[in-house]
Amino acid sequence: MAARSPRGFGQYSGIARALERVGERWALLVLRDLLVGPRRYSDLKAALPRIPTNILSDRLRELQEAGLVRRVPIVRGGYELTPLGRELEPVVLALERWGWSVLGDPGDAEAMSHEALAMALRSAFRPDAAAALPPTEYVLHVGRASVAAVVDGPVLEVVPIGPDAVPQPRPTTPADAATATVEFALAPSALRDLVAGRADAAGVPVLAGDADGVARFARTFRIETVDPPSAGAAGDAAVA
Amino acid sequence: MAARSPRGFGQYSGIARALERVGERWALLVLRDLLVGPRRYSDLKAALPRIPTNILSDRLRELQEAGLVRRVPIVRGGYELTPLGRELEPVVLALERWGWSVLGDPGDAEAMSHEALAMALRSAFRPDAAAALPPTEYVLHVGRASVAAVVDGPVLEVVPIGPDAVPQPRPTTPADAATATVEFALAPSALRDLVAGRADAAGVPVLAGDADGVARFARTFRIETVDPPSAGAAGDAAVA
DNA sequence: CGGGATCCCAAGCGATACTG
DNA sequence: CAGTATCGCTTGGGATCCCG
Repeated sequence: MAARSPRGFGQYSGIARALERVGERWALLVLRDLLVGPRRYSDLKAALPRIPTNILSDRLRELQEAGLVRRVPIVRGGYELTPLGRELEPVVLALERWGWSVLGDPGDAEAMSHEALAMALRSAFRPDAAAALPPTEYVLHVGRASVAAVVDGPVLEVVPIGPDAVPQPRPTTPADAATATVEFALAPSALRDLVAGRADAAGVPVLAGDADGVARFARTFRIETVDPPSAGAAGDAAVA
Repeated sequence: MAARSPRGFGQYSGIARALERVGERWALLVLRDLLVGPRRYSDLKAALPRIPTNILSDRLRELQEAGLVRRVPIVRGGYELTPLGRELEPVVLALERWGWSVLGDPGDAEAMSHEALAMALRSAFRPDAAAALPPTEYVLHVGRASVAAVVDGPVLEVVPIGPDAVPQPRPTTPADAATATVEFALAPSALRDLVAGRADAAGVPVLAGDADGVARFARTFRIETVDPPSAGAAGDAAVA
């Protein structure tokens, strides 16, 4: 169908087909947000402040035509992933993990949305490490975004909290009795250093719960990063 | 650096950063080809017939500035991945796997390059299944592309063969004595059906080697696909 | 001859204004 | 609130041309 179209890549290949569906600008960011849960048009726009409204509209239509997204019947302006769309989670997680190697520091007008934070935690989650630790609910505040990450054995559930965020079924086990809770706040770059293993858990102010819950967090959520070449070789490496 | 640039996404997020580096059109296809091995400019252009030469040139420069690609010192026009670039393999494999759910049939002018075939096999490889099978060298001919896939326990090595393909170190173990060889040819869509588990290994003509080597191949290389929704709901789903 | 750079046109993107 | 319409600008596509 989209085989020989002018915008196709003219190649019979899985990646080429995938990029024909989700390779356009903003598409994977919209899909990432929908991976966190169903969202309304205005939610998506709020989570992606710089997306032009016509582009959001175009992408949602294209993703529906491609069978990755469908409308939520009852909610006006509501969208959710189809099973095919949900299968993109490994792609999004892989991109998220790789991106941490080139994250740098937040720019002036750059913020972290609830959804970005939620998917970052999902991509950093280490089931093996978590299985050896007691069940814990981590409540994180990063910039203006807050999420609750409930870890029970090798299972993680992340729920955005706060005034925004579409109503969503609360985590399956509201409080497993034995579930400890730790709450703390970090700057975005501090979260990066903690998850990348470049900073220690000490120095993170704990708002509530066990003080070494942050160390447990750092063992549970970890992304292995690679240092980019330090602009030594060829190329001028845009220093600005 | 590329934080608040006009083309950035204005979000502090791993995926956003990743897409700022490799989200432009053609970039991930170039990277896929370089994941197979070092390539010269003309190799890349031959493997991606529809890429305009200026775009290939632009992408290679951008990828160098981003530290994902560097020039091969000796070879004129040679390019290879940096360690950071090689870390994109999980992304490419995840996209490749997902793409098989929407592969469809090859369009009129669509071909499969050596590199596309090689990465398809890498993405479909099942180390667990392979470990239980005897070491085997599969020689595949799909369309005009040919590769040798050497499987030894849970380890796979894929090497493009034929008149093209940059000289590359031959697979580590040229012939492990006990390594069986199977050679067969398929149409692109037949490979898709075989790897997706929609076709049986019977009916594939074996050119050389054990006749049920194809069945072994089908157990070793497998991609789980999801059926796209059948254009029943909303959207017109481009039928052409 | 292989490895790119330049040109022009079409299509996609971004910002804003506007409508059901 | 959930989009559509419009317009100027940026990118990509295709052919050609230049350089070592």
